[in-house]
Amino acid sequence: MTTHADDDVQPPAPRPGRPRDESRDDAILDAARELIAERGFGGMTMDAVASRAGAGKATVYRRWSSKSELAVDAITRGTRATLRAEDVPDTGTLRGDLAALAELRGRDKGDALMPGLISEMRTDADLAHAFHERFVTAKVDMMRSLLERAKQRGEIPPERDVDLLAEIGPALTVYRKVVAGLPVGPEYLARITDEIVVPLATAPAPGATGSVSG
Amino acid sequence: MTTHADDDVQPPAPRPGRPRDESRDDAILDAARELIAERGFGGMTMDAVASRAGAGKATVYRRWSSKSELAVDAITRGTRATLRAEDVPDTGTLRGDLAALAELRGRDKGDALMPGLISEMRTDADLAHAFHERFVTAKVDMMRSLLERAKQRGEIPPERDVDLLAEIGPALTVYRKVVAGLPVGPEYLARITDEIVVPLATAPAPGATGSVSG
DNA sequence: CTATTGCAGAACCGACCAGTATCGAAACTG
DNA sequence: CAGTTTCGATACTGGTCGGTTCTGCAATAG
Repeated sequence: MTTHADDDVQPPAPRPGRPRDESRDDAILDAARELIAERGFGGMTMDAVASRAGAGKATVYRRWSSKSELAVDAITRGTRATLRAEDVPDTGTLRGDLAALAELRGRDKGDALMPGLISEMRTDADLAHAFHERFVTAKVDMMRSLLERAKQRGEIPPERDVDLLAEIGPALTVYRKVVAGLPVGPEYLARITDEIVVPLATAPAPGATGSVSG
Repeated sequence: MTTHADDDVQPPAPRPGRPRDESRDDAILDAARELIAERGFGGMTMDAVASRAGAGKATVYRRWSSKSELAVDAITRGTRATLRAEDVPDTGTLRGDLAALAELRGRDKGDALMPGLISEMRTDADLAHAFHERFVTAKVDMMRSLLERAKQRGEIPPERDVDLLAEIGPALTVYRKVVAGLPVGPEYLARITDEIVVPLATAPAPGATGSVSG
């Protein structure tokens, strides 16, 4: 939990003593993210975080009271953690929007955090929540937004349910990267778009043409 | 070389001393699987395995020389580790075959091992290989076999590439179970079949009928 | 100046774990 | 019977890690 009582800026420092060097926060969070990506949650030892950040352990524990809280913050406050649907330019077609999203996602290194965190979700509820927010909700909601945008345009039949469609992209890319351990390149993303998502989303409504059910 | 003609069953025991109780193997492997599913690879301590199996640690280490080897065997020799395409009855339709597969998969508890192993693949090559074999190759190959079967039937256009299609089912179910932490019920599997795989696989070839793309 | 707070580094503690050794008993061979 | 191997159980070793505390120095307030 974070006390967001005073989210506004503290001008200089109304207290005596040496003021906190706020730049240490980013150094520590970056080190934590790097270590989670490289060695997983277990390999992110507090000593390693402090060492890589060029900080002392006391400095780390003065700002985060436990390893778990640091990890949660490292996930939540990730550099490109919050990519919103408004950040994806409206290209006029679903296919174009998905290509634009792929372009933006290509620069995102956040997915590398996933493998090291999945096993810890079992026992750490806060971590599980942060993980779910960043790696499930954010991804699926993004896809759903683009699909809804296409529905507004008329590319997608209005009665079509896009919830399941919105899961396909995240599921395929995460499965390939995290589970299969294979790279996800632009060609793969293009195939997901052109061979799966766009055809399914924009297919004419069943019942209009012929009998499909079984 | 010695006589390697007796690779077959050793009738009783040609050696002196107390014979090994082969039933301990299964008890130990079961305990290892349970612990990986419940607490992950890190929580599968050798003490816990021995204790749950009702065995001594010496018994465990007499059969597996390290924790890693035990884990690899626990994955590989899983109860329902090897479900083959021939085990899925040929129902005459792709949709029926996928329903039959869903029925068989419903009794499989092996997927619960995945979360606890993903992070260890980074550092343990043998474990990574066993994991990939069981949770990627086996699943995707199964799907590809059923799709090829449907292609033989004529349900799927012969020129259609089924490789990407074969990844959709495994990716969606694993993403939902392992990453999103949501249950995968029969309805969800049916939706994957009816709304995604079957429509994509059996759609008429583009260019055959008329203009479909936009 | 003194008091206070933050800093990096390092020592320390208690818990946990992989792997080894040992023990007394059991099950087998000869 | 003796000898050998397995059994479950327990203790031990060496290492690692989360978390705490201490040291000596730097930066700020009054």
